[in-house]
Parts: sequence; C-alpha cells; structure tokens
Amino acid sequence: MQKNASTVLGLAQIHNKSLREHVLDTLRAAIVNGELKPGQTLIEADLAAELGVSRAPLREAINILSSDGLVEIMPYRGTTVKKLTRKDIEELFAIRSMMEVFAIRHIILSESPAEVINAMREVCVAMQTAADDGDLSAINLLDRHFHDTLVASSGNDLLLMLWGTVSMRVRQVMSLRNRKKGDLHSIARNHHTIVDLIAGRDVEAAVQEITQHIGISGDVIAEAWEAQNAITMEKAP
Amino acid sequence: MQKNASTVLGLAQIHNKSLREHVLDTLRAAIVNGELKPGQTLIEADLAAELGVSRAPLREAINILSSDGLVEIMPYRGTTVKKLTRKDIEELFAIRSMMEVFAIRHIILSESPAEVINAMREVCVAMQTAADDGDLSAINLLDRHFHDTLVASSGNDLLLMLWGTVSMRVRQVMSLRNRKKGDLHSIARNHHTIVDLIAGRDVEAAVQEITQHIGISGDVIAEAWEAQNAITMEKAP
DNA sequence: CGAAGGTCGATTGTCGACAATTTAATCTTT
DNA sequence: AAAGATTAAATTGTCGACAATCGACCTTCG
Repeated sequence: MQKNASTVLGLAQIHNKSLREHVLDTLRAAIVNGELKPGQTLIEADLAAELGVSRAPLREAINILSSDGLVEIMPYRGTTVKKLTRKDIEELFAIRSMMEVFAIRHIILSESPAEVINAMREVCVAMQTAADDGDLSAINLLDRHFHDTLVASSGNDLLLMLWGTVSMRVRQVMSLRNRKKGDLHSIARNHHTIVDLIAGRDVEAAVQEITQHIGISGDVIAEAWEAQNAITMEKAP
Repeated sequence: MQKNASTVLGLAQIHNKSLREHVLDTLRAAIVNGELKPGQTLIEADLAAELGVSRAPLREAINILSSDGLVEIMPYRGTTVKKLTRKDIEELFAIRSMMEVFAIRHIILSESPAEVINAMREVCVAMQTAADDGDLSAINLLDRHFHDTLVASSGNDLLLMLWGTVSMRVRQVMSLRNRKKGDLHSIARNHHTIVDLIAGRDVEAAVQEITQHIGISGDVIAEAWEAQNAITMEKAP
C-alpha cells in the first residue's frame, strides 16, 4: 500500500481533509456564493445535522469565519452572516485597489515579468472569446483568475494571504448583485489594457489604470448595492 | 496533579469572558511577546491543563491563530509556532509600508486631519521624554501606538482589521530581537518628521518619508534577524 | 547487516452529554 | 388588565471520553 501513489492518479488523496476543513470550505462557499445571505442566523445544531457532523468541528469552522469577519458571533445569542453596508463595500474596493497597485508595482520591478504577462494575456484572450459567447459566468471566473494571478505574482506571500480575505468578500459582493450583461467586451478590453501597460513597464500609467478600473467598478457596485438594499428593506420592514 | 508542572506560561486562570476569547488572547500575547518561540510545539492537553480549561475552547483558539498565520497545524502531528524566515520579515515590512502609505494618503485627503495630527503630536512629545529617560519599553509602546493611530485614522475599518494581523507580526518580530538602545532620540525625531509632513499636506513627501522610515527599519531588522538566527542555529544544530 | 513490516505510545480529531445563558412565554399580584 | 416575577424553551459554551492517526521503536526475515 503506497501512501503516495501520485503522478498516475491525480485524485487519490483528497480524503485527507479534516472535518473542520471540509465544513469550513462548505460554509465559506455558501456565504460567498450568496446561499447564506447577510443577516441570516446560523444555528449550530441545525448546520451540524445538515452536514452530518458533530458540533465541535462545526464550531471550529464558525470561529474561523468569525475571525475572517464573514460572520458575527454574539455570545449565547447566535451567529449571523455579517451584513454589508455601503461603506463596507467602498472600503473593500479601496483596499483591493491598494493591494493590486502594490502587486503591479512589484511585478513591473521584478526581474522577469514576462511569464506573468504571458499568463495574463492568455486570460485576456479567453475573456475575449467568453465575451463573444456572451458567457457571463465564464467572464466572472476569468476576472477572478486574472486578479488572483496578479496578486500572486507579486511574490509576496503575506499579501496573498491577506488577499484571501479581500477576494472572498469581493466574490460575496459580486454574487449578491445581478451584474448587468451589457458590456462584456469592454471588460475584456480593460483587462487587456492593464496587461499592456504592465508589459510596457510604465508603473505610473499601469497604477493609474488599475486604480481607475477598480474604482469605477467599486462605485458602480456600491451604488447598485444601496439601490438594491433600499428595495429589499422596503419589501420587508 | 498537574501532568506538566513545568509552567511554560505563568498564567492565572480567571473566567470572565468566554474561555475561547481568554485563551485566544493569552496565546496570542504569548506568541507576540516571544514567550512562545517560533518552532516551538504546542500540545493541546498540556496547554489546556496549564490554563485550566478543557481542550475544546483551546482548540478553537488555536484554529483561529492558525487562520491568522501565527501557528501551523499539521494534522495529527502537532501545532507549532510558525517560523519566521528573512523573506517573511521583508514581506511583512513591505505590507506594513503599503498599509501606512494608504493610511497617510487618506488622512491627508480627509476633511479634518487636525485632530489626528494633534493626537500624533502628543505621542511624539511623549516619545521625546521617553527618549530623554532612556526608557526603551516606553518608546516601543509609543511607537506601536503611533502607527496604530495612523492606520486607525484612515477611517477604513477593513484596513484596521487587516492591520491587526500585520501589527501582531511586527510585534512578534520586534520582541524576538534585542533592539539596540542607541538611537532613541532619532526614533522620536523621525516620527515627528512624519507628523510634520502630514500636517503640511504634502502627500508625496509624507509617503516618501514613511516608506523610507519603515523600509530602513525593516532592512535592519531583517538583517539582524538572519544574523541572530545563524547564531541560534549554530548553537543547536 | 539491512530492510520490510508490526506494535506501541503520544497526540490530535470527533462525538455526545451537560452546564450556562438568553429570550420568550407564562404566571402572579395588584 | 398591566407590571413584575418566574418558569420554559432554545441555543450556545464547556467538558470528559473515545476514535483515528502518526512517528518511533522493535521484531523478524532475507
């Protein structure tokens, strides 16, 4: 019995995840996918039963989510998915912008940005074809991949770790609104522009572009968020 | 009756808030104070006995520490305080610089930076007197307070949350080296310069100054870190 | 002598039960 | 019927016990 039967069957060793990890991933996914909505209360016993585990690993998972700021624990009173205000969203995109600017600076100043640039170019052409097909979910996935790659390519592991928190929240916000299907091509074009500026090694221009890129989408989303929330508040006072 | 009377941490057992919180604070403090050293293994049963709690809340605390990146959990094999490499420290100070630059930008662009500036000036004069007294620990405390205030004054709560992680690590690194007692006055002066530049609303100059300030201390510490580690490695191979 | 395999002790992972706390509902008193 | 006290139900917080897993040591066989 080899414990490492690797390279032939790439799927053999997925069983090794602890229950805590499994529950954590599940809950996190549910929150960022919008299945668990902000304000919703999480009851340990119910969730444990639903996931078929005991409360111990479930609690451990919830505590981690709490320290990540995705849920709020009120002692003896329950845990709820943290609500998102407009200010939260504005702050989120400001931080996101800060991190991506940092990443771009470091990529351009790095020794061999060529590989990174090539990888990102590929994502861009994939975006192009997805836009041609009008495939919104593909665009969203590629968008995520683009920015994840950007941050990871900074070479700063601590940034990547902090980015985990930030990108989770971005995904959550994205999933909770209905993206307009209008301008898929402009999305692809914008990302292409960013890559070009990085390739041109023009730090300030690239920083300017990404700042604007994120800033605009942040403003749009924050506004749409408020509008949408005004409606739901009105419906259920 | 203690199975481990060796008393790694001399800690009382007071039950006021949630045990998880209490344990979490205690362990976190022990790590950033350097009482628990990088590489040291944490044994749940021993720690639980020492703190007078059961393993459940202790595990919850450890999991949070793990998600904060302070400890490393190897399933079924143990938990260790995460080791710090030179690269970790360099990355840490790069991120710290990024965050403080962000904060300074937002403070200067905010409507009323006057209060913030006054608060920081007070810290500076306190630093001055502490330097006169040669009180190193006071300087360290004020230094922390200065930069915490700076980040908090950005008005971005998400940044403040992320700063929690970063500042913890900074404190850990600081506690693990022996700060030279030489140039206390220059520390006070440097901080004063930063405040002046913020007050002058010269964004680029202030950014330049804080970048240099953090960058230099980061380099110094990273180098000292490597030197110190070379020694301890040599002593215990 | 060395390597494959088995056993053992230590440690972590999980569970079900119990205690503490809060909220809501019910009862008492006026 | 209203205000306060009291109990009841639901939920979280904590605990001790048990199961699973890993590394080290030991045994055995080539």
